[in-house]
Amino acid sequence: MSESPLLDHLNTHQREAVSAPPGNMLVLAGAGSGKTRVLVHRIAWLMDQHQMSPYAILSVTFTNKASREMRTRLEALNGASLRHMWVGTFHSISHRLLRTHWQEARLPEHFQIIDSDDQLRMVKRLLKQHNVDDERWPPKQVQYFISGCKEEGLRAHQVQTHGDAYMGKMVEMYELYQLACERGGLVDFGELLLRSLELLRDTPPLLNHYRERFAHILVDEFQDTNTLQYAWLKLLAGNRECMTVVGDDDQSIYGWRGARVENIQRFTDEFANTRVVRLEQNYRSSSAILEAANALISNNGGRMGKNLWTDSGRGERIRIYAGFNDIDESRFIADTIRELVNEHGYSRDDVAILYRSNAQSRVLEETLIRQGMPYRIYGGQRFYERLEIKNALAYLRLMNNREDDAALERVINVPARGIGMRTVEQLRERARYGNLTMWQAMSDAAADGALKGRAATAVRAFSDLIDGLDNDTAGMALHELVEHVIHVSALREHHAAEKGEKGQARLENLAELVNACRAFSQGERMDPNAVSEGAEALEPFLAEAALDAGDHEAAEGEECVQMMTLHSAKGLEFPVVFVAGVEEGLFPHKMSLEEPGRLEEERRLCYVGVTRAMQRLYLTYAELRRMHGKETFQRPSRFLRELPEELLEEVRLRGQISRPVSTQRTTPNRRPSGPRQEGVDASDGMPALSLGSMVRHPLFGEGVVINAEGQGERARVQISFEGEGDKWLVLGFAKLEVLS
DNA sequence: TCATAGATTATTTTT
DNA sequence: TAATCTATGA
Repeated sequence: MSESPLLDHLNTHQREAVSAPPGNMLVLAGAGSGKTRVLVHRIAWLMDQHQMSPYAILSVTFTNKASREMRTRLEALNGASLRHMWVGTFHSISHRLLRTHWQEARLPEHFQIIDSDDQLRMVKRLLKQHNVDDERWPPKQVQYFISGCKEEGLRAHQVQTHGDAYMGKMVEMYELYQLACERGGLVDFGELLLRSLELLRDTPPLLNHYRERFAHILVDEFQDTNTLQYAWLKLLAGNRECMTVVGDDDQSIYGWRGARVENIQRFTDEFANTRVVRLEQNYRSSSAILEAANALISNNGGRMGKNLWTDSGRGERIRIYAGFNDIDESRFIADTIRELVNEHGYSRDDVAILYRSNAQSRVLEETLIRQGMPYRIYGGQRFYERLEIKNALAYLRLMNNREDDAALERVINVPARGIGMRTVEQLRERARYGNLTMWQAMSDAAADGALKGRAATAVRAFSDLIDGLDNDTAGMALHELVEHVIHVSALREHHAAEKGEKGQARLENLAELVNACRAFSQGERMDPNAVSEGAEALEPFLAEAALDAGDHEAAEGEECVQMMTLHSAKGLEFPVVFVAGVEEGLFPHKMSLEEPGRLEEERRLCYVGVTRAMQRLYLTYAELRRMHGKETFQRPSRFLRELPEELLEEVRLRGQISRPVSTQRTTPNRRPSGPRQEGVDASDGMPALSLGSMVRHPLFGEGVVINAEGQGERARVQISFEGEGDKWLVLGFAKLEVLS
């Protein structure tokens, strides 16, 4: 094989991975080791050196973002047309198979994808309908059970109940749920995969076709595959040696969602002649950061083994800051960011604040707002999951497929049109008896006059509305169609009538939906192959809305500090990273402390966090944190102790700040409020405190005020407690009783 | 049918 | 604390 420019600028191991013969290969790619680069170059190599056509390549990722990036980078590298290459998520590829072979898959032609929210609603309805005790079988649990089974590749009849009543009911619900889905032509996320697996498994000609077609299959983030995805890949591969999988067992953080890290090990066992290539050279972080990451992760057992190294310099030490409470922690972060921006030439969007749980973002946000520091939060509610958007989509879904019960239930009385619980219940009853969909039940009821008076009129009006929308929009462009639906269904009015800023935001989102449709018609879509026009575009659009939550909310406006959970930070990198709340019980989270496996996953999460940082890393924690309304003492996380001390530097801000502040200014003698009573909220007014005052704290006991700084609610006092030592407390927070 | 008060509960999240 | 769900009443 001749030398190729494709191998330029790659290191030895990357080169090995890219240019290996097209057999089975596992690339263990450490954080920041150029994983995507290798994947993209590998594909180009296969096309270039092994004459594989784009048509013969299947590239699977987990997120739409990853697959979009893959396609973009491939196009940049290759230039050739990739129109016929299948690059997509497990779900989008399964979806494509099912759409193409809907008959063999025994699906209705216009089946619709439901998301987990729709799924939960369906489960809730079923539980109610069948009088299941939702204390014993909480809807969430049932949903989790169903998804879990599907992820394991199990149909209801395959689940072992062992005669257990609890399990028995679960399986029964699974069966009923599945039936309801079949009736309405609904397919949930798990079903997409399971159904496409069954389709291939049970239709040998199809399987052979795709096996012949896909000469090579590439999988990204292999450590995140679940049992079903693994089986799916294995089926498609057959006995051939045609897989390149890339992953990092140390970055497996989705075990709680069914991902099986073991699949990495299993791959080397079950796929013949697997070549293992390790990418250990890191191009992202300073060596201090890497060493810390390595030390941390070495506390986990059963690893595939990998040690990241870099030839970049030692860099800054990792800074640890112990805030006396969560507010102080956030203030340290904000102050430090300001300093980094003003004095060290960083831009705000070089900086990320990562945290374990979303609840932590609030305090951070408040502080950033107060300090006038722009920020942007990643994650949270996605575009296509917003209430108003889901409502609009439900109308569209119903137009596309009247049997879509999930959609019908959602909008039958939104906006309110006089079809109340009572009427809906009646229709459900009827649907259940006749094994009908709600729509069928509705027309039957209308036909035989089962509904009386107002209810009958309202139901008729609803079904006319949907039929009318369908008729009126024939031939319209997608965005006109959606515009029409939003208008005629009165959704716009409905949301406009909502009070507060909310209504305004919802209207904007609806307008944005119309824009999204316009963009979609013009070819901006995940799957550039399937081009369709006018109302023909509706179904593909609905599919995309269901499969891509649409988190294109980045990259406009001013420079922002980025805030996100550790989970959503995976795959990203930032020159400066703060990890906040590095405390026992929070990180590692207390829910994960029981099982050792979960603790190790927390550690991997920490590893992911640490390895996001390129130049500077700050780990912060608070000694006292307000959680669920009450203050809790926190211990620094065990993960901090697992970092080599020589790489750390503890930041001591307290002394520096308190000294130059005049105690005179904040001595609260001059404040209007009188002596503080026990139980009075500190925000009502300042307690009358001065240096030397005796106070009592509910947890620390009695102490003497020895220092003070700041003003108003944010004023802090340093108190020397008997036995507890000196503490800084925020007057707005601490429940202090003034004794003298 | 809607509104409001009390109860409940509080990881992580793609698709 | 705060958000969300449930139950109850007008």
